[in-house]
Amino acid sequence: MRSYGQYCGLARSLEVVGDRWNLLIVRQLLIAPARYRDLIDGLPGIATNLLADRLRDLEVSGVVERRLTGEGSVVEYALTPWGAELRLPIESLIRWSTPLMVRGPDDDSFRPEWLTLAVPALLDTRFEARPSWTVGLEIGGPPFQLRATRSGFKVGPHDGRDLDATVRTDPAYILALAAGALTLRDARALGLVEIGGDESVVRTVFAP
Amino acid sequence: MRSYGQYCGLARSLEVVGDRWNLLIVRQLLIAPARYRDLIDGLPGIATNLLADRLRDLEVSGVVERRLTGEGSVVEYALTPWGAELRLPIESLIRWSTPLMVRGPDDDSFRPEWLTLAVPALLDTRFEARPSWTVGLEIGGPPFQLRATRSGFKVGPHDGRDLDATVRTDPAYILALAAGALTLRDARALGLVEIGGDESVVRTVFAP
DNA sequence: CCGCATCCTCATGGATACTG
DNA sequence: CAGTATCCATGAGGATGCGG
Repeated sequence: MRSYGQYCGLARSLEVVGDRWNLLIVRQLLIAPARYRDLIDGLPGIATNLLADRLRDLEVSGVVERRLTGEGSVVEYALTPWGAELRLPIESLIRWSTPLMVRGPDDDSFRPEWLTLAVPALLDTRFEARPSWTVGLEIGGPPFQLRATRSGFKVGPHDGRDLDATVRTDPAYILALAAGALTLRDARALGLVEIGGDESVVRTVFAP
Repeated sequence: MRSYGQYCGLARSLEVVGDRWNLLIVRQLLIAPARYRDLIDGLPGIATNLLADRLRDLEVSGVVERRLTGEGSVVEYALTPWGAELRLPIESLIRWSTPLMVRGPDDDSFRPEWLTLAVPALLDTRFEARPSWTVGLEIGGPPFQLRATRSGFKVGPHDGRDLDATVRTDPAYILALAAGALTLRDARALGLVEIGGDESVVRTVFAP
């Protein structure tokens, strides 16, 4: 897939799994590791060259791994740990699809194994809540604010309300901090971030 | 997008939002409703004809609505309620993208407004748990079982373990039940489902 | 058979120019 | 500003070939 050239998690995800058939291949491998022929069977409509291409792409990008299983040279495809984490976005899309599914199968093909993903996805829909504060974010443009409420986090332009603290840093670092890929302690030690106001609130956010 | 011809929630979702640029357009509209020019600016790299095409597609499929805002004929694009529910799968993909983001922006373009989605998505990652039982599913092929544990639901081939109850029905109905689009009471009144064993367990699943 | 690679045709995407 | 029209490049899909 041609790159979007955008420093955005969604765009970069789609560069890996956004190509036609890719997520459906992942779906099959979430159900179970499979051989080439199993995938052809579980993906009615796919062309053989496309399946081969996509498996190569997904292997290169670290989503799929090709294994030689058992005796002889029996090739089997499976998800890497990172690839298996696509279960969550896929379940989420399955939940979103409900209005598209209730009209029934029409002439579409159907494999009961697909329910292995769909039913848990539809049942598993409850989330948790959190405390409440507002932090200012300065990442090189107009000031933003990060608010935590019971129903989740929200980022938007600073609306003038009192800030419990402020954080000044770069886009890559704030994402790494939010993802836990970078600790607040390390970021400060390396001078990657400046903190103002109530530092304990910032720790609540980025060092839970 | 050409149809996949599969009665699978993921496949049907992708027929609506799987085309190149579609989810990025939704991303922009999740940040805020926008005019055509705003979208061009927020989607660096998109061609004008593609944006026009995609907006039409998304409008037809009920994801986007075109509004005439304020005075004069100022066209504005916004998400429908269903379209706005794409926030969850998008946030999920953003979380998945973390390994792709920590290397930094390289030469990619960047808009701070994108953080409006990314930061809450990365912070909001905790889920809830549930009781524990096993139900058999007969939906027209080999028997399946649905297990609930503390960490979530799981569907797989029946492994011979004791079932608390069994449910016999069609694919479309089990999905509608799991999604809450059909109540257990209605399904039974209409003869769409047969229940065996401990009926109260089935109610726990499909009528919570 | 299985696991692909090649070839061919046609639909789609991308860049740019253009118009109401 | 808000899109269309045009033209070319790329990619999808189907058929088929071919070595192990």
